[in-house]
Amino acid sequence: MSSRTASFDELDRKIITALMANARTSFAEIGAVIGLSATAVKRRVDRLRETGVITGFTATVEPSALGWRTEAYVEVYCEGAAPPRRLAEVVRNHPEITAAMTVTGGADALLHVRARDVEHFEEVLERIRTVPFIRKTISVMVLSHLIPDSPEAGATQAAPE
Amino acid sequence: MSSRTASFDELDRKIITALMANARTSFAEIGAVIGLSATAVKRRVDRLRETGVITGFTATVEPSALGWRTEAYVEVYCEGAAPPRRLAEVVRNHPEITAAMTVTGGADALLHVRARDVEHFEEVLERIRTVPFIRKTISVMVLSHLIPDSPEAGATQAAPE
DNA sequence: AGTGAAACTGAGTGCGG
DNA sequence: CCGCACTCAGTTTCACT
Repeated sequence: MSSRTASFDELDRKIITALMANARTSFAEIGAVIGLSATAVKRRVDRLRETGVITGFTATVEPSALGWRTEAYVEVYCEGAAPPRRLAEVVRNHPEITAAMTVTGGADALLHVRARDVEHFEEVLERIRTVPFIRKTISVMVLSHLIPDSPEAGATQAAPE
Repeated sequence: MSSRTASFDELDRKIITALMANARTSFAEIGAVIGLSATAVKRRVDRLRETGVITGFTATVEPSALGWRTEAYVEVYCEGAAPPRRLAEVVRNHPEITAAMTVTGGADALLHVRARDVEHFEEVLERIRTVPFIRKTISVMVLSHLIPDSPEAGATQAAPE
């Protein structure tokens, strides 16, 4: 669970790349590619999960197919000192907020919001604006994606450079 | 592959929710929860993949554990009419750009960038700025995440509302 | 579309190098 | 840390309802 030393070699990196491409690749198949037995691959994957490098396995879904057709980023401006903990509370109460972070620049926080349509998005925005310490919001609607959309939490490749 | 009719019922939605929570949940286990046999669940999953609702299965990875410790959003301003196709080309040539989209507001595009550190990020930024038709960029650095980080491409729950 | 059984493939574990 | 061999669980296909 805890990511302590977290030292991993070239082999681990290749395993991660394989699992990011397809989380259902069998250990034997990965092993065949990188030159290791299925057992060895399994043990390394277990270790990567224990050390917190791999946090889970999820299905990637086309949001529009599920009825989420509107996407936007919302810059949030707070009154005085913005307490990240209270913001986190607010954010958790709105399922349409799929990501939230504190940022540099004029705004205190940046939210990623998914909604059914523009009407639904407006409703979410109104809900956010009722929060006492939120002073102002600026919305940027997403028009189209220029790349197929890689996972927010993971990098395109297993290692920088 | 093609997402045509893509009509799915309550059962499909529950299957999607289960697989988003854990892509390795067995068909039998999902079936036990929603009241279906493993065979029936498998066929529905196969159909959901064919119709493009489920686009894949991936391992979620802690970017910082892989050496990606710097994250930012970059607003891109272009000269005259910004051609999305040419922007898409540019974006594909930089592995540090993990998401790119056209947006409303002053900027023409918004990029999500991951880099090793601030030095690396600066280098990426300089590379982006050499593109002829890119006039200006505004960077917003991510300081901390307020929620564990849900996948960019998928919604928190399987259906709006 | 759903079920249940058969055949097969991959996961998980103990032991030895 | 790795590989081998074994067991068992999960996947996949098929015949049938």
